[in-house]
Amino acid sequence: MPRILIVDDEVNIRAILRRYAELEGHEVVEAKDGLEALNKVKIKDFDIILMDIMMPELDGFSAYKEIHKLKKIPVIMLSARGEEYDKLYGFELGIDDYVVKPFSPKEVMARVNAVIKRCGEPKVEQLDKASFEGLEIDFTGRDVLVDGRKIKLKPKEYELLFYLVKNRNVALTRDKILNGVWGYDYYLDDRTIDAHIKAIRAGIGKYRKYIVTMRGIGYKFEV
Amino acid sequence: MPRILIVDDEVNIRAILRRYAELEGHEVVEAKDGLEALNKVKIKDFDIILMDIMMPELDGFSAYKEIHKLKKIPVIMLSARGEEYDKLYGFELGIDDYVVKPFSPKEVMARVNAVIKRCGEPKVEQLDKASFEGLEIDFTGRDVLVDGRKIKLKPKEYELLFYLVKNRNVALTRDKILNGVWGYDYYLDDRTIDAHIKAIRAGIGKYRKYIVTMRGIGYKFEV
DNA sequence: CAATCTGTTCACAAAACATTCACAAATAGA
DNA sequence: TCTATTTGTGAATGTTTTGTGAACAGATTG
Repeated sequence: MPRILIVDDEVNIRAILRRYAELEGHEVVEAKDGLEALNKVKIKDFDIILMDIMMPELDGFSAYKEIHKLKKIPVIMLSARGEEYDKLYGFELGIDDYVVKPFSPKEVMARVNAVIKRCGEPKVEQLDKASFEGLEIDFTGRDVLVDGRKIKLKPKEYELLFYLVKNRNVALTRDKILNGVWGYDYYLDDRTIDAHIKAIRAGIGKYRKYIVTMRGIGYKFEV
Repeated sequence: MPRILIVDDEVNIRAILRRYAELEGHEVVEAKDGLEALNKVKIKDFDIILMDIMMPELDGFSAYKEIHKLKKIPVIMLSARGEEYDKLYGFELGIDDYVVKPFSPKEVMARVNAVIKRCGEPKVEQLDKASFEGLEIDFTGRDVLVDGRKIKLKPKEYELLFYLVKNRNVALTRDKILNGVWGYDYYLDDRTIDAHIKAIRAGIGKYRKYIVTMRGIGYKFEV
């Protein structure tokens, strides 16, 4: 039976998640903040942690770092939309998934199950940097260099580019891109993604060749 | 075409949702309360139900319980603000998603589509790659390599080839191919499939030998 | 509080595509 | 071999998808 640690300061959220998790047959332990989570991790093993970002005592990011020093447990982050959002991409590259509030519990559980199932499979990408010929991407520094020259991209463009690069060689549907970059319950015009792609392509100049259009699907960063 | 049952006592709400759902290409049936919904479910199958909570005759929760005794149809609940979220979760443990009024029809439809998609993915094969001599097929990257050289196929051609490969060594009728690649009850000229097969054969060159014509039946990818 | 910067949308242009058709070629059965 | 039936093929057509610039509103900054 998979053991799951639910970390959130709101008791209602914890209760909701607990109910759904138990319906799936998971064993649930709750913690009301990062500190409590850390202590529970010390004394017990979990298969997965479901953790909010905004919490008193020890926020989700810090808790995540501390926990990962101890044990390599997969983590799904819960975040309110907008809140610290880009940190997810800019700073924390080790989390397994994240869900934007308000979330659908079924969706959360689907992700939990997916993460548990693919335990052992290679993770997303934990590197700080990636480079392709003269195109260098610094995830932590949030820079993109073209032939050694730093270019200026808007926040959403960075995030989109980072997402594509982290998923290089994967044909990404616009839906996946939307989920990955904007959050699962975000809905916008397909043309919006295209517009950002256009800006990125303009920015990276000749290296635009790496961003290929997958007609009828979406895009792919292909090395 | 997905069939959707819209249940709300307000005729205006139903009309709005109907309009959007039909724009998405869904087939819509309306019910003005839970009782009517229950009756409609008895005589017809739906892919998803969109249901208000507060209704005369039979409220959303009770209707949900009754309906789920009959058929396991995904349900998205509509709730007025004030009817607390956790009430939703506290009482009902099976719903797939919920939307708080006043809602944006666009958001509702996005959630409807997400739920339909989630429920319709029993995933046959999870393979990422397959290769036959010098013919390599990368499902995630959506590439086909012939002797290490990437070839360009059009979207439908990829899909058709992927379908054949996933069902390798199975003689597929044109009907099955139609269902598998184009979707349920799609009708088109048999020559269309042949035309795509032709393009694939041209693309994979000497490995065309794997795609064998089953006269009077359809095609087979034979290893 | 104004000026700027961003994200999003829209309408249209451009490109890529799917489908059909008419006919040729192949096949199998009599 | 001859014929009926099925499949292969190339060109023509109409549809769908993507690229793009301008316009807008909301957020952010000074």
